[in-house]
Amino acid sequence: MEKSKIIHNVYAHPLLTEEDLSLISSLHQEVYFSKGEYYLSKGEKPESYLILQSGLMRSFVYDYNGNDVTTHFFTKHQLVIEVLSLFKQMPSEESIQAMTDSKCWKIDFNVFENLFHTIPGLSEWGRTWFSEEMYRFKQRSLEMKTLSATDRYLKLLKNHPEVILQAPLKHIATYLGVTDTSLSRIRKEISKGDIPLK
Amino acid sequence: MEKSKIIHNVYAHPLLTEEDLSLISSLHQEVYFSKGEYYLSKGEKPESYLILQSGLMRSFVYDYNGNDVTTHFFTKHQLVIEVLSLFKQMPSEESIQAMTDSKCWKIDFNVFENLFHTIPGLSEWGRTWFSEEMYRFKQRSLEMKTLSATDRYLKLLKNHPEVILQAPLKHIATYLGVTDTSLSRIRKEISKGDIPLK
DNA sequence: TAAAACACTTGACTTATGACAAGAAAACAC
DNA sequence: GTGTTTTCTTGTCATAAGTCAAGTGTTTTA
Repeated sequence: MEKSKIIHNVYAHPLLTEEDLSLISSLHQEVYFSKGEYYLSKGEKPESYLILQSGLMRSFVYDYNGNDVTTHFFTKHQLVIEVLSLFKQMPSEESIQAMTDSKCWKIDFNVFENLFHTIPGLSEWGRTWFSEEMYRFKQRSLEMKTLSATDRYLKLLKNHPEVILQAPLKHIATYLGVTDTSLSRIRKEISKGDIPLK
Repeated sequence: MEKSKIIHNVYAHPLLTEEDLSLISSLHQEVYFSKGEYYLSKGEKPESYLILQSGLMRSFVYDYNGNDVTTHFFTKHQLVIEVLSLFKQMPSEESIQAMTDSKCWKIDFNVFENLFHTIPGLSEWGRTWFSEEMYRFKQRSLEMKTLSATDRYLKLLKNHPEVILQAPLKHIATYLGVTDTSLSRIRKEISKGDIPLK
């Protein structure tokens, strides 16, 4: 899939014209991250965001014991972004790292902001995206409360099997809020067929 | 504290002038909620938001067992708002209820949106507020993972003692992600002095 | 290709938390 | 002001999940 298709896909919005999209597209630059490589490290101020074309990335923080806790998996065609530090221009608490070799399109945030103020459709798109992002956040934090670890795992498996297949168990475990030992046992239970897949 | 002081306080932003604030202020109307009364019920589309002058309110959802789970406590001078359903104009998953008799200032969202597009400072304020809201969300969902139930309780006690004092234990418990039984025991441990208050 | 690092599983044990139920105290409603 | 409901605590017991440690297989890397 070539660049303009990806960009059109990600920025799809009724108010954005073909010309808008071409312009937006032209401002994205190809970047590659190899497995383990960091896009953003804790303490840095991000100056851009990415669109992930292929591969898998994750964001994580360190908890009070110094353990890293995965906060999000970025999958194909998602924005790879740390919203808070980018918008507030403050050092990031989160780090972002490639889990597999990844190909991305990068856009400078200043450049984006200029466009944002000149293309009305883009600010609409941005507002929508941000409110969707908030929605995903609220949903996820609710799930952490209302679903069991097994159900959270099954949900991730159903919605993002690529994460289960490509990410190491320990990162999936912290993402789901359990230890790797527990997750290993959950998998065992599921594979025994005791757990209905709904 | 009279109306304009509250409004000035809540909408404080370098780009908002005295005249802007007077105009904004004039569009807020006094409303009262008595203890237990709903501002928003699950399934409704909100058409406004509130500024809480005095009292305590909470938002909550029902989990898969039908238990209500408190998602947020609204305290003095906070916006009482369900962002997603208000912005996306869809039925709310959350309900919002007064925990004590409360005095609020209400503004119609359409009215706000008109202002939003005509007063540049207000859209800046809105963007900032929303990103702060996101920040609070991320912080909270992180805490749910990285802090123990006891630490989460102590943090709430430190930052919002008024919630601990005014909300019934069962709602505090679901907010913290534990049962009321557990929270009661956590309190007991703390009162024994075994837990350092940091 | 050998050594090291990592990924995953499993066992034994401990601990935290939940479910259920009973009872005291406080708040509320008529 | 009394009866009812709600709130909170506490006990017992069951269960889920964490910790620690060992062992196996698989990548990675020099």
